[in-house]
Amino acid sequence: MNIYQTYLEKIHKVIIELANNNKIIIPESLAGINAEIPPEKFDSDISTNVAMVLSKLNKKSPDELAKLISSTLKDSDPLIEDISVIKPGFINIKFKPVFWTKFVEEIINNQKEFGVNLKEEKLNYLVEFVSANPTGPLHVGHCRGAILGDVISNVLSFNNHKVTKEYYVNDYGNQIINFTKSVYFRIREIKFNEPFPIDNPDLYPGDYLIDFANNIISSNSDMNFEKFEVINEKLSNLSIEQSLLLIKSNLKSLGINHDNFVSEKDIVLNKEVENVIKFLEENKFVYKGKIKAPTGEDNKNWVEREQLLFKSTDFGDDKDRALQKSDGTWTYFASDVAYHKNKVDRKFDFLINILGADHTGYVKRLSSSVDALSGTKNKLICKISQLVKLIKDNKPFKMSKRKGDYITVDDLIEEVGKDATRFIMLNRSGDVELDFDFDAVKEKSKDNPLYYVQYCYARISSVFRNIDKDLNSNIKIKDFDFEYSNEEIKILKKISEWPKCVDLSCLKLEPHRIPTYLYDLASKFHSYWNLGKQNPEKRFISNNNQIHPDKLIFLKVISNVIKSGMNIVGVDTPEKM
RNA sequence: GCGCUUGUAGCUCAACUGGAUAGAGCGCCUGACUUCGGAUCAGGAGGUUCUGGGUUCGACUCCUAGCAGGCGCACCA
Repeated sequence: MNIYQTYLEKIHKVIIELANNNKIIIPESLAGINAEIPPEKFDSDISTNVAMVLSKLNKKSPDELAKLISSTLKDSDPLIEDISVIKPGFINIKFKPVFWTKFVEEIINNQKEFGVNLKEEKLNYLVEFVSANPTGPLHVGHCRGAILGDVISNVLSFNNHKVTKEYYVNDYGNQIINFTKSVYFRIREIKFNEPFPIDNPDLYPGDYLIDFANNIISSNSDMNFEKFEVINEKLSNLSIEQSLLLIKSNLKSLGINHDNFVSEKDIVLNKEVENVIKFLEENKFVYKGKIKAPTGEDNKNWVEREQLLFKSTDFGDDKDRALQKSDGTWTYFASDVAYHKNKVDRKFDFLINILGADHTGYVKRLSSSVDALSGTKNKLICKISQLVKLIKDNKPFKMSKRKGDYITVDDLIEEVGKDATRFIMLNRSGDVELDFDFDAVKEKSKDNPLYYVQYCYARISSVFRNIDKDLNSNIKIKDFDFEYSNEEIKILKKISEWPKCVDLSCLKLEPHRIPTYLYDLASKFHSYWNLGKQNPEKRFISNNNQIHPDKLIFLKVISNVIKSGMNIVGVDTPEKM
């Protein structure tokens, strides 16, 4: 039940009718016309710009058109109390209180669907996120993208789309060789007392490798660790397995669950890279050429080589990109193209990639490749998750990857908890750097938006508890003449925005709108709740422990929306705090 | 040098794919409640939306030229 959509349709109907009667002229597309939430100061429920949009075409003032349209609209709808026309030409609609009673009735009868856009075409999305190298645990840097991807997936599936969540495992290439060697040296350290070559910059120094080594030793007692060349491949698999176990447990503690883990190694071994190159050659998307050194940089060591290049410039990239190294092996990009061919072949409507800020330069070549592979534009949407600045004791907190002393997801969750991490990481638009202040996140007060919203839910629960009712029990409307007060309608208006919030979050893939919305709703609720402190009549429960059923339903509606929203964000809504 | 991205109150950020007098929180200054449940609420001060042009009924939003920060720029994945 999206009242803005409903009224937009009514407005369309009215102007089409007026046009049929030759009262006005309307354009072919009605796209610019909207039905929106008016600013609070106007004491109005829905506003539309229709008169201003039509003004030019009709060569009439917006005012004149607005009067015509609004009087027609009002005549057709008994729930409208008043329509006013305001300055530049906005039409503001104000409903009778009974509108809101009906509104509440409608959404309580279709609880599960409220917020879901049932009219929208159901699409099939693939969301790829995290995809961190399987060389160690997830750290804070991975966290934001992980949560962003997860919540984008949640909101899309809430809005009735089909979503597959995927993790691409880069279990192939040089990094994996170095990683395997690192594990090998840790094993030798344990078994043969040889010191780990800590000064070798190619190796992974982190202590977690000691655990990996111990696990591998104890579960492979028949293995001989004397010669690396002999066990290389097996050890590589075992090490990756260790990493993935750890990564999956990290994801689990963040509340994240991928549907697929796709292995780069499998893609390579299945000859998908060769196949995709063949495909690109057949379609003339590749050629042998040279890449020029970037200008303005110190490029003394730059060597121009002829190599196989993908014509990404045909698709808007600023350079063509290398598919083959000089030694004849494929580049990382080549296998990534193969992976994306694999995605394209699985027939999704949209592919979404959540990338870290350090991959911004990678976006164009990826989307170029997907354009080429699918023959469709804008099939791949890349969302960048910007850096997180960690702050502790009012000071920035630096991690050093080289030393291996970075804050892991486990550290983070242990210190601040899953819910606070998710809520705060999401509280800002993904393309803005985020300050993650440990002290503020741990704070249990209104300074912490998570608790502020949860407290709202807990307060509602307490009302139900106090009258011995269950939040999940079925409540029926009894009094259809009941009218909500202005303060309550204020909250109901916010409730009516929920479907709009969901739609926008999906459309723009911006889930930060949800915490923002929930905070706002909670704020209005707290404000209302406090009225009861001074004025006992404004309390939900009367002196003789009674509550009007419509007020109970009112509370139920609010708690439902908070619950839905918090579910999408992936955090709990405790009934007691 | 090129590409992407960000620039909004002292600070951290919103602003519904172009709408109305640009909104919250923190901090600061007043006040309410001493709890239906301890995390709550009301009010005040605070703005040239980085700058200059343009597009139009209307611009934080779009275009353009700059300025400033961030990220990236071989065959590392």
